[in-house]
Amino acid sequence: MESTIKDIKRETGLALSTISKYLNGGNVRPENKKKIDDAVRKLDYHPNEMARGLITKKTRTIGFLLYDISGTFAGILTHHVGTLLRQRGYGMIICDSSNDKSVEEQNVKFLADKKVDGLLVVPVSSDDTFLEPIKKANIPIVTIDRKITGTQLDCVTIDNEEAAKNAVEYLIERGHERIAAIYSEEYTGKQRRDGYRKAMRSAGITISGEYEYHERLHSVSLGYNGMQKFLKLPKKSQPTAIFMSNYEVALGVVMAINEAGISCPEDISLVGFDELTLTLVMKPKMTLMVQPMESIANEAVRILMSKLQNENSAALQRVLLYASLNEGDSVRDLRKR
Amino acid sequence: MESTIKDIKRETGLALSTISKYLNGGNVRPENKKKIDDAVRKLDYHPNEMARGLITKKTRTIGFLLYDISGTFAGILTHHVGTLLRQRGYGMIICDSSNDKSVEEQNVKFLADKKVDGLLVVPVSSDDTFLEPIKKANIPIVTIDRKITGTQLDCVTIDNEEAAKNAVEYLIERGHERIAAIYSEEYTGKQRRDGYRKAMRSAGITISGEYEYHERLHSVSLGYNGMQKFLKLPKKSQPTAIFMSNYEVALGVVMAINEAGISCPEDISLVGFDELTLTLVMKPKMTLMVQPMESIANEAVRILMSKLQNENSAALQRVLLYASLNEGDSVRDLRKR
DNA sequence: GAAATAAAGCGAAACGTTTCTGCTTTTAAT
DNA sequence: ATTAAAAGCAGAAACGTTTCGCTTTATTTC
Repeated sequence: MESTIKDIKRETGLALSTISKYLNGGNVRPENKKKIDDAVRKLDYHPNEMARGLITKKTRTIGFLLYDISGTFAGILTHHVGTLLRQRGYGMIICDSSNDKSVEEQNVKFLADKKVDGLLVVPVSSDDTFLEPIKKANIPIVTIDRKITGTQLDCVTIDNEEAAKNAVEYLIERGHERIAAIYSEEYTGKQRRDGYRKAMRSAGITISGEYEYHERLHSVSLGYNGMQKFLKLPKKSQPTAIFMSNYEVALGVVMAINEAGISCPEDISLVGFDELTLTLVMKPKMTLMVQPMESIANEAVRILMSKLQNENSAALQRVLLYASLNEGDSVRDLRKR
Repeated sequence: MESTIKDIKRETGLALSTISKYLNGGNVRPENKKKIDDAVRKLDYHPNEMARGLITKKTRTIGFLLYDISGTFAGILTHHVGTLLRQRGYGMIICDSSNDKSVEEQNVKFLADKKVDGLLVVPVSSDDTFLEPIKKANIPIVTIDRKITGTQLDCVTIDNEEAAKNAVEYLIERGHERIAAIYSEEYTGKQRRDGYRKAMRSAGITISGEYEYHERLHSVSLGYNGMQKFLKLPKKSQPTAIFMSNYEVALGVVMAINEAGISCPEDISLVGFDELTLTLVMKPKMTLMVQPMESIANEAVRILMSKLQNENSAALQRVLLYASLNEGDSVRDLRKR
């Protein structure tokens, strides 16, 4: 049915090895080049990746293991990563762990069985034991967005702590002191919480326990619940500003304040994370720490490709990117007046 | 390095064919069963999928081709589909077409070269010519969410027209006549527009051209822009209710009305589509046509699997699911008062 | 124009499975 | 105990490539 390299052989009269060599970028005589090209076109020949892979031990497939694909950050990241990989001829097998460590563990085994050439991972677990099957097979791994403990892995992250610190300092500079924070207990959530605390501490502001709200995962309801809680505090001790550690959280917060009839920035100032779909059209324009999504995808794919091409490039590559503050109108300057 | 079936042979003293048979579910003597099991465990043997695939001509991989993965609907669908496929031992190669027909065309070729066993597709194009490479290879295809013209394909869709019609009828029943609609020019957008028009027509309400707003793609800004436009109409002729054809559109509309200081349902009634992250926490709870996301994924995977197992099940399977109206508090009953 | 060097071509072996064919052993039935 | 049927087994071929070592052809240099 499908034509094979043997059909090309029959058509051209050349040896298998010659044809194969040319097809893989080798040199052949111009006349043979033409013969092969013509035959390929005529027979609509496509090399069988499996036969090829059997020898080269390469599937030209990358595993993309991520905590959960349904969120907006994950969706956009996946979009970029997938496109970059495809441009390089690599397929991407996605495994979504539903934010569950045991699912994640199974997924690693699954991807190891699928013999992916490399693994990109935005992990659920915070230590590296679950990666054992992939490590044992000596498959390169690059983690994205979240670091994990254990033996050091190549990774691409942003400086979350610094970003959060900058965001909160931006609030402090404008006279805010009663600043609350909403974050998750995931890696990025905790990092951003630390940045928040750091900024507060170095400004000499003590953080009231009431001003921190957290749940296990980043979600719209996390933001919504957190804001609800803050609004229940006595008027006098309500925060004047909220630091929100993620896009979905910001959605929840905005819902809560709209519902309560409170307006931003008059009554409450907001600083968030990630300029994604909704934050692009929101009014007032929100002040945000913007992550360089495309660069994150780019770097991750670049590192992985370098490992794939250069087996010897064993040097650890840990790229740290920075989020930039995108000033909007969601923060009131309390000094003026 | 990796252990092969030959190592199992050496370890057990059995023939390759016997081992292979057992590993593929065949019967062997109990003693041999044990021998093989032990050897597999001891050597940590995992069959080489490529060698296997070379013979069976199966990759145990499904292509998932979709218009764009960054949206919420796509993310959630992908989550479900991926999980179902993985449970059945299938990997899923995702190709995101960036809402671009020519990218989509390339992706089909890419997936054909990857020799996927089946294809699930939420297409950009509205006709089937781009699927040629997959069809030629005789690979089963199931379209999801959007139908395409050309030779009939298996598909899973919801009755968008009916759903939209029901949503708009719900508004009409509550005394609304000045009902506006915001939709995209994509398949689902147009279907839902048709449902809107149908409901209006059969209620004998003529639709003012000013009451329809559309852009090429569903997006937050589509909703935002649409609502902005309606708000610019003279007070007297402003719509009392909006039918929004998609989740992102609803976000945009809500942003626009919040910004304009208009409240729902007092000043404006809203009916939307899809109960996703944000609509889950919004107040007032939005009245929504809810698509059975999990069933959509389930049916699509079920159909595809049936085609894979039963080559002869050539019968066309076109599943039509229904969205259900989930009543919230976003619609004002104009009859009371 | 011959010798030396480089480039291109060739055939066979290999990759790790499954499957086919014919043979042997076990089980069941008489 | 004998026979027939069923089940299990071994060896070999096949799947469609790449790669290795060797031979042939082309190119350069004196």
